[in-house]
Amino acid sequence: MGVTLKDVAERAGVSRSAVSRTFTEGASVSARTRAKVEKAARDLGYSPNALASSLTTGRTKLIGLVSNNFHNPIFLEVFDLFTRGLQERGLRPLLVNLSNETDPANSVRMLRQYSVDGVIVASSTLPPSFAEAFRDAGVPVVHSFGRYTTSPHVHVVGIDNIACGRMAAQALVARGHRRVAFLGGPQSATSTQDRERGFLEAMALHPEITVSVTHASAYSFDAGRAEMQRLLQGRPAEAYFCGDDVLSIGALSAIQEAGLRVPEDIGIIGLNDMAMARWQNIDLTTIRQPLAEIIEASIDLVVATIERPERHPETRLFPCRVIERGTLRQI
Amino acid sequence: MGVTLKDVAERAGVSRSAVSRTFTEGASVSARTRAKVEKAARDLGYSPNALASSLTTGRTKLIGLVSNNFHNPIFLEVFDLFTRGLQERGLRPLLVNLSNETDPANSVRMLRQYSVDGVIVASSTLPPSFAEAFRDAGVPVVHSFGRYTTSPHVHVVGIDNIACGRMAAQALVARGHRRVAFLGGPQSATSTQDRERGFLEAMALHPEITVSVTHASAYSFDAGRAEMQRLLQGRPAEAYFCGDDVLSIGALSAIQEAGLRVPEDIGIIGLNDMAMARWQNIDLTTIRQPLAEIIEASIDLVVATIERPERHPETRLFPCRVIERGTLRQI
DNA sequence: ACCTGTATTGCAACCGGTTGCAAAAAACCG
DNA sequence: CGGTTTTTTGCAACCGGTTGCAATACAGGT
Repeated sequence: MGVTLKDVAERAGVSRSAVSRTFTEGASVSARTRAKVEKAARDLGYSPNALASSLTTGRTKLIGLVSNNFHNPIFLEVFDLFTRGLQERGLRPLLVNLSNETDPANSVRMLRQYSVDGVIVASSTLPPSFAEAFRDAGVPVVHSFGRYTTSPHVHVVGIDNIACGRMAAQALVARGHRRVAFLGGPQSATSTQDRERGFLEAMALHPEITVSVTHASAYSFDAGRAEMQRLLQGRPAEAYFCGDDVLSIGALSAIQEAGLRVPEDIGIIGLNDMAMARWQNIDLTTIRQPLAEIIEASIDLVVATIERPERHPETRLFPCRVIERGTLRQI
Repeated sequence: MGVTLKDVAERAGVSRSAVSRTFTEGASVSARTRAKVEKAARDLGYSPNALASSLTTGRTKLIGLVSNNFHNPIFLEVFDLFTRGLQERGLRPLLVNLSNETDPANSVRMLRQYSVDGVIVASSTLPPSFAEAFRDAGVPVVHSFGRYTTSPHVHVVGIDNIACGRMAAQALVARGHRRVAFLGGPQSATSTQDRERGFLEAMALHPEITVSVTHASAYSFDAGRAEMQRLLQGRPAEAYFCGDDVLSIGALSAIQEAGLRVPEDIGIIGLNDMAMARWQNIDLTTIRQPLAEIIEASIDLVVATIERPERHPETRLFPCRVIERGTLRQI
């Protein structure tokens, strides 16, 4: 089945080293030898075994792409951008699905067995310790959509969730709402913790406004809908900042089912700006997270860390902005 | 950084073979040696290099997962199921994003360089020739969501799109509609070609019913919405079978925006039953594609082919069924 | 204790490449 | 043209494992 270096060398009448060299960037080969080798390789349909060469070069060009968010529609966009971005740089994503797993040990072991050059942890719900386990194992790692800390142990790329919370608060304040609320994702998610904190911080400047906070059990449609249904049993707020878009859409659904109007009776602002938020029959006002930039930066950072592993941990946060659509009344 | 076999052997005071054997299933090692080796390995934090061993065993446990559907929400579910299913069997998905690429040559070369044990092409829009390119290169391959042919050159797992077309037709007929239509995806997609064929075939038995056919430019919300807007300029049909769910939701949006009621003025039936179809504010009547079974079977089949490469190409089709929701009037 | 059959072990070659080094070839130069 | 410098080449060792084979250890039977 497999055509090897040796086969090509024999056919071209040169040494194995010569063949190896024609296929390695910047090695010393004469034009004549190269031509002979290339012809032989073409005839035989040879292409070098990346895994075998990784053994000596120490580089596999494999990047572990680890996530536990296989249910949030935004992650389809995330995977699309990551896979394309990695491919453009000649890197290959080895996908790891971490649903209902929180112990990093298995993933670390597995990805080390495959000698990945680096790892990208793409998750807004995993704790920082997860990515740190990779760093501790000596694997270059970037936590995308992770939490910013002042003394990071690991590269983080994402958004300033606290600032987003503030931004949402300001959007509601600017519209003159007097009773507002945060409908968060699971309390264990760092993203929800930070968004809540920013929201409350900004609201603290407006003591005349009533603020309340509740949490859905997951970043999911069903959880958002269930939580909003619960809220509608009592006296709901005038406007809600929801933990993310999919939660927002669940809440939206509950509100419409209850026969209330959006944004007249209840306003909603989400966070992410996933594809469905743009759908005209959803038309969700939301805070856009600049996915493409975050992912671009994550890849840059993991590549840079592979090249200089001693590199100091760094945090890169990207600014978000409100996308005005139909679920929050206009100013 | 890396602890190797040799390090463990030295520490345990045994040969390298002994270490290798304790880590290979079914090899001959005495309990005493095994204990010594395991202790040494634990002390050193050793875990075997999967790539190095693949060199001699010829197995990498890497499976290429190739797709060009990174925009259809159903594929998030698909990736979730594939990655989990593969992981459960100790296989690792190497993800390849084929957006706007139609030439298999690059993917074939790349996946061969990484010596993947097998490939799963997960796409309802790629031509059969794509998967065949892998088979021609001697790589075990399964085409998931592919087209059934009577003399397959490659394993295919999916649904009978022609039967689905008929099923949709019957659903519309049963509801007494007299003017129906198929709003397909891109004409180049084999799935659309087959659904259309089945739909028309079944409708041919009802000459009293008027049938028309149009195509959206992609399986996407925007394309579905645009096409329905165009249709609404003229005299629309009473009910539409849409090429897939995301197209249906686009069409739904256009209908609602035009101030028409669903299902009273226009009925819609989709295909896939993706997560959003269940969302109560969408509530799409659709034909469910049994994703989990399809993916399970795809993995089984690729594994079986890896074990017996000479295995005859096989087609496995799974039955679909109508999921009644709110976009088609009840019988 | 001795013989035989089975289990365990280490040696050495191999998987498909890469690379330091020294020899050979080519290019340069007066 | 001979001497020197620079390029190109092949040899052989190595990357981190696996495996056939022969040697050794052990167990069972009498």
